[in-house]
Amino acid sequence: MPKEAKTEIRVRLAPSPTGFLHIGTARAGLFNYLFAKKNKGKFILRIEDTDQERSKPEYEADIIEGLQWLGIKWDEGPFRQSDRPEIYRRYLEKLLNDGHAYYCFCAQEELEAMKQEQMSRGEAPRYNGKCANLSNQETKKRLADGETSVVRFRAAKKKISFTDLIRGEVEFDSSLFGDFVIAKDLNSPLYNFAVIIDDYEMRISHVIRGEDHISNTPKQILIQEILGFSQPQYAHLPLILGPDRSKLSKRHGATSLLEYRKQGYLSEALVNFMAFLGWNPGTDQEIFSMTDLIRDFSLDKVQKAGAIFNIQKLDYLNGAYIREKTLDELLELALPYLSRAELIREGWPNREKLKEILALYHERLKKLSELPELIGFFFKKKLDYPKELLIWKGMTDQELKLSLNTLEETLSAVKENNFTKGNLEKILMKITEKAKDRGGLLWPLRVALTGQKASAGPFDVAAVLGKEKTLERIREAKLIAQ
RNA sequence: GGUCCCAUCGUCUAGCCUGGUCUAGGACGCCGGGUUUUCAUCCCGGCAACACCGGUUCAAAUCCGGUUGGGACCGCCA
Repeated sequence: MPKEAKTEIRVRLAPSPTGFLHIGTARAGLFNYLFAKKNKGKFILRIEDTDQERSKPEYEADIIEGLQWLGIKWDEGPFRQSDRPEIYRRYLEKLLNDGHAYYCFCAQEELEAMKQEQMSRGEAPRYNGKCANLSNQETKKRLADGETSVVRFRAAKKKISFTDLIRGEVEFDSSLFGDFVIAKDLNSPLYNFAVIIDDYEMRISHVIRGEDHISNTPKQILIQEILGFSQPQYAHLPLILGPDRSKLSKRHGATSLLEYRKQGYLSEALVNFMAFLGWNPGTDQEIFSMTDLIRDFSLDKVQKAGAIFNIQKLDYLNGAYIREKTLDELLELALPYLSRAELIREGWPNREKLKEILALYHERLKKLSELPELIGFFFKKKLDYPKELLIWKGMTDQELKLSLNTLEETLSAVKENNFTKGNLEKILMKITEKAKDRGGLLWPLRVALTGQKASAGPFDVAAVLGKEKTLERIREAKLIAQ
């Protein structure tokens, strides 16, 4: 394959490790990854940790683990901005020397007051240029005196427009934001500056990011132009919204991706779900594997409007993906949740037994975290439920006792190795034939065995439980029915 | 407040670019029914939307303008 550096597709995800992997960041990562894979390009992971105060290693670890869990693999990186200070410094000095940037000594309170005043006048808040024309001499002196300062970019006043792959032409007027800060000092670059240097140095061809960055774009383009960098293609993704239609944030509940894993969601479900937040294939297909997504992904199928994070659809997808798992896969998936709930103890149940149990709940399951509650009764020594639960529609106490006695007698007569679902069903259904309503026999059996009103079928449960435990529970039910 | 972005069922969306095939399609949810001892699965059916006003046109969900509504950003955060 001939190498064409000019047309090479290179995209990146540039999260800042100032919090756990956010669902919005994860989706941006997904879209970048899909775009890269679809177009045989490269996906780069860059950690934007210029904010030394807020960046934490554990957040970086969380981001990396989250992406890995989803199956989003990067071709290069992770690069860390904190590892590249000399690169930013070099460009910063160049900007300063060429007069495209200058030191600003204004105090923050002063700036804040200015902003308030401008806003109260109905103007766009922007720097007034107080330090824009300080002489070299004065700047040097104040720097030498140790006065606190920042580096501002001298923003040309002009109209800046760019073509957004999702939104079309977008135009801004730079005079509305004025000269902005690009570094705290030579060694501390700020986002709008560092991002431009890195995207250039890493030869990024397409910047695919959240719409919240759209108004940063003109600032970045200004720097790009002064430095003579070529402009990447931009694509601003619609935001993921909470139920109140505002940008999804902590107050809407879990926004940390790994939190969903903890809650028992499968990564396949999350990937499928996130892809459909702002994108669709244009067909009726709803279930998409990563491979399907790579095959069908296209930026021009991306929505312009924000999308509400609808957990019900995620639940549905999760259930669908759980049902697609084999029993062995389900067991592996379930194990952490079972041991966390301390349901697995020495010996019982073993893997085979667990698989039998899981089989009964395979298609009833929406989230893995529901498992302990659903199947906990298998593991308990003694079930705890009110007598009323044993009673089937309008049944008298007499009838209930009769049913339980019949169950005990009938099941006692079944040989241990005949205690299978099929057999039990055959035997008990035969008895219910005489009754007008088979619930009269089967309902008390269900409750006796599970202690629940919604459960897997009683023949299934009895077979898994085995003869001894089954009879034990029926006798227990008789005591409760007293 | 300023700038920018956006606008089809409750939600995710198809259709819009290239007007007629749209009495607007699918999915989730919801409601009803079937299967069933319960729940779930599965199957069948139903409710439900082109924000508004004007213009262009024989014809507008689709093109244009405005209004309204929503959102994002306006940091020495990213």
